[in-house]
Amino acid sequence: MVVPNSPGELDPVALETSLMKTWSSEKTFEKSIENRKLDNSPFTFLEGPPTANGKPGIHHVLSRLYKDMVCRWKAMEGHVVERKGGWDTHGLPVEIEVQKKLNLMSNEAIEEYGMEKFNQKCKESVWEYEESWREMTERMAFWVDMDNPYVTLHDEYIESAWWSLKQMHDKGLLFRGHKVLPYCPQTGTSYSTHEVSQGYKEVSEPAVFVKFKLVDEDASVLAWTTTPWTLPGNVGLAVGPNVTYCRVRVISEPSNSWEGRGKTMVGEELILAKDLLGVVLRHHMEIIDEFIGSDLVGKSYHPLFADAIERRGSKTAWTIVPADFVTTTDGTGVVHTAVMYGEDDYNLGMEMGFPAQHTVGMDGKFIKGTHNLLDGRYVKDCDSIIIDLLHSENKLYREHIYTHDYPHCWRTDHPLLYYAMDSWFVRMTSVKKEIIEYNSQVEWAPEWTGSGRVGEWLRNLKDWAISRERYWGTPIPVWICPKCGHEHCIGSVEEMNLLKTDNSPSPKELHRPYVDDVKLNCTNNDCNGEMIREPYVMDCWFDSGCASFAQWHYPFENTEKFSGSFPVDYICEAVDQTRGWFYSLLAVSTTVFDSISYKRCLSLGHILDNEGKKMSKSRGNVVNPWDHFNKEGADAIRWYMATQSAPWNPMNFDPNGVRETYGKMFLTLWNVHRFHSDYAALDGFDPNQQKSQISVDLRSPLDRWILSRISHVADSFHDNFNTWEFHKAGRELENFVVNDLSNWYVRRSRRRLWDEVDSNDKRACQNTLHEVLLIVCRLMSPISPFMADKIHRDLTGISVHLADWPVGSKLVDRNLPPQDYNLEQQMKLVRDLAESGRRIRVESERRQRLPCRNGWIIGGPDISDFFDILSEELNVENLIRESDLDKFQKIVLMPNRKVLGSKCRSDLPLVLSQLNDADPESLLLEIEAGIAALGGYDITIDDIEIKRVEKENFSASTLFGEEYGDVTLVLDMGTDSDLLSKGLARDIIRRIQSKRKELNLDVEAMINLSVWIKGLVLNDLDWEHVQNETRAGHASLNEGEIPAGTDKFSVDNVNIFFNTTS
RNA sequence: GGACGUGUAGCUUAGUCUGGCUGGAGCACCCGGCUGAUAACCGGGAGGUCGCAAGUUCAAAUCUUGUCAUGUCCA
Repeated sequence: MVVPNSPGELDPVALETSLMKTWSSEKTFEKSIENRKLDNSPFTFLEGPPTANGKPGIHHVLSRLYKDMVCRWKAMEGHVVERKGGWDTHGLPVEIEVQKKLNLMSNEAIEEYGMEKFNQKCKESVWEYEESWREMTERMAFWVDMDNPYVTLHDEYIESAWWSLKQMHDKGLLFRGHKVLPYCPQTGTSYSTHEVSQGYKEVSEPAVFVKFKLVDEDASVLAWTTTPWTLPGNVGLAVGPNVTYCRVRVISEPSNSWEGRGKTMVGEELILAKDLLGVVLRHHMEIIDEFIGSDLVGKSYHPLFADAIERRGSKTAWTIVPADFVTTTDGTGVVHTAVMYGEDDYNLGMEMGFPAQHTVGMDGKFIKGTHNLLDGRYVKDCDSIIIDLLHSENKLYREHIYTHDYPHCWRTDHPLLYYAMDSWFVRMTSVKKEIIEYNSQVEWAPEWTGSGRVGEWLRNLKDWAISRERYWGTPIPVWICPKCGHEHCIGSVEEMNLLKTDNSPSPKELHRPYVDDVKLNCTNNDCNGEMIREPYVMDCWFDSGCASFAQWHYPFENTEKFSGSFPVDYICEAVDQTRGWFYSLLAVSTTVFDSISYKRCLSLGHILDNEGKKMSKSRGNVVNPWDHFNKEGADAIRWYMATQSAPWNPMNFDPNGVRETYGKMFLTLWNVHRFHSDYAALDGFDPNQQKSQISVDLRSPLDRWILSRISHVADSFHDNFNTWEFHKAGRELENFVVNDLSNWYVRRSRRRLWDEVDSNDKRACQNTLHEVLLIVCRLMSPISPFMADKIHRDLTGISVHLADWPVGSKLVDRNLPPQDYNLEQQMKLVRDLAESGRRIRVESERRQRLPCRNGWIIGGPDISDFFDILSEELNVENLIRESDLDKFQKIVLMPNRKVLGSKCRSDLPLVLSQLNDADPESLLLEIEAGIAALGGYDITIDDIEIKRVEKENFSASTLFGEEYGDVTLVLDMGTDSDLLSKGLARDIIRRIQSKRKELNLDVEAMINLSVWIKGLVLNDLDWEHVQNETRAGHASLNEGEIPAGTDKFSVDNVNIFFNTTS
């Protein structure tokens, strides 16, 4: 049944789109999973969920390729590889998109618009590009179940996330604190640092040197800040414990004029870092003491704004404390610390026990009670008031204008405030040891992603701020009782429903604002308060970090499915996910399951343009995958990507490279397939029929050679897959297809199949091509699944994606032909010799079509099995194995003109001519005996150089092969009328064949031929050969008048005229 | 500012871990050949400060340090 049809010209786009239809109607993907269920050995893959609110680009093709490749490979190895799709649907980017669309530039605006409506819009926007994603995914043949994906906005998913947070809560890992973030009071939003980096602007602002008066000493510590509005919030001063400080006394007023506010009296004493004295101070000073920072630690000073912050029992408030981050590169070497308005400040404050109290509200205005001149005013408007106040109280040394880059809100253009936001944290620092251990259990590709990037991140592990003051996201399931302060973390919908008050509605879905309306009866036994939900949503990284269990709605459903697939075998994303998904998965599984969540992780390099620059819309260098899908096809783009560079290296994407891949790999393979199928169809070859089969040991050495080669290539391909070196695997297979299969095996086998008579040799060739093509298809199918499947189906009627991995595995049998190392070595030599022959002919100016009578091979292994092939390649009549190289070589004595010239002077021409006439062999003997003389001069070995050259009518070339030693090929350069006639026949044949091709004649078509030859006689036998080869039914070899319009060519002074008619 | 990558011919790259013969290929280019063999193939040619600099060594593309460019993440 599987006699192949003639496949015809390659149209990659038609081929692929038609296969897509076949796959979908045959359910090939589903079958590739179903048919492995008997062995029940799962290989689990977890899809890193993309957001569908952006168009998929070429970089998504890259990551989906490597996901798909490994899954297909493992499926062929016999594993059950289920691939659930997934969508990441929450998060700030979604909100920002919607805000832009609806022109809602602040939280107030959103709330005015209505949170419910807003979230509805977010939900819709998430699916905006779903269709594009599906199309791209299908077109590139990423097999993943997109009909039953996990979706982070589904109630089931959210419930699982809630459950996991409760696990953390119950382990005491969840706590409330502050996180200092760039915050815009106008819009009421905080920004990720990543977002902020787009909004930096250069600004010039007042900066101040402030005097903090010590309590027990008559001196002030000088500190510097660029944000005067944070001064009311000051609760401490930080010094570098090992930095050298000086205490100086003002001895006279500054000599140059003083600009701006600030004053200091003669006799006042100041303390600051020694390195910065000259930079900071304007007065004449004397140094009265010098000490290191730790000597200052513990000293108290008077608060600048006495009423702004309550002490609340803090022993360290308004004292000097040590901090590692203090430097003397700018400022005074003393860092003003306002706990709520800087990350370092906050961390230091927590460590030192400073009171954590805001002086600024969420509206960006000073809180009532800070100072009567400041209360209720926008902080950025207060710089001058504060400076005036300090000046009038003699707390200001001086002010100056400072120019620096400062982050601004991209929406309102207002400067952002670093502001401590209320936030919920997961105490990652308490599982640091565990998470580092689990990380080391993961097989990272490349290794350094795990040990380097992730390792570095984990060594500096901080607590994970998981809450966001946003609207669209998984609501934090924590309720707090306003009456008693008790907090409760909900772990399931059922639990929430059990605890909710009678008046609370059942939420329509687990999103804001519905969940916000749910109030719980306080779970503190002694309290009858109504608990209110903390108004935050979760960091969307937390969502995706839950994917391994939340995709199954575990633990509420699918317990078996989950336990059978956790930890997952394989994940794959681009390297930017180290701090993103790679981390969040690991963080969640460590805290919830005390386990890794993935065994292997392939982290991919980014895709860059062909100049190594990032692809971006503004640069206009973004590549649209469809440009290639619609031209060279998905196979070519996949193969190109896989073979271009190591998966973890950044890839410079060159559109010409896709074209090249298409031309080399796919056209070549297709033509091999065509070659095989055309003849197989012609001969009715059916590999399944008994009579068609020829066992391998009965086949020709050429067949056994290509079978051995593909077997080696398959093993090596597999090894490279195992070590994640897909690029090496692909390159080697491509090299095999182009060079070994197409360019040698097929080229050398054309004649065998051309033969119209049925023969075992022809059958052997059919069998061999059939087998080799199938192995090639099976190996390449994970990388490029279309053509591999098309050819496989043409040859067997079965999809390659349901076939077994030819190398075998613990689940499927190895199915590769026998390997014969010696045979491969011999063929290597044969091919090298064929190449040498061409080189010899070029050097000796003997055209390729003019045969040589004899060729000799000296040295190397016995390759007589391939003499027929080799004589054809070399175009020699007889090929002979020979051991004596001297037969073909003679010595030539070359004069050393420099030595001889100085010896013989004007007699040199005479000596040279005598040297030329002398018999080199006997002259050399005389020289060696010391009795040589030419033209009356004694000739010694120094006067000449000995060269070995081929004797008359021989040309040679020597190969130095690692495997086979030195092998010399000698060609007989002699000619005679017989050889000339044969050569001429070949030239005539070639011309006529070109003509046939030019005329677009069918291969089988017969022609009428007339030939005139001037200058040489063509033997009858050769003329007959010409007629046969050119399928000339009627042929005449003429003399005399040549009609006009006759084709003409000449070779080696022979003129040939010919006419062909069909 | 820090961490981790990358840098080899006009382009894409092998070689770098483990130092060792003339740094190897493909595309493009030039010359020639071959072909009922395709956008193919073969021979030859031109094209390299192996990002730059210093160090270690008998010997460095390879190891060390610094530096520049580029990318990612973090600050």
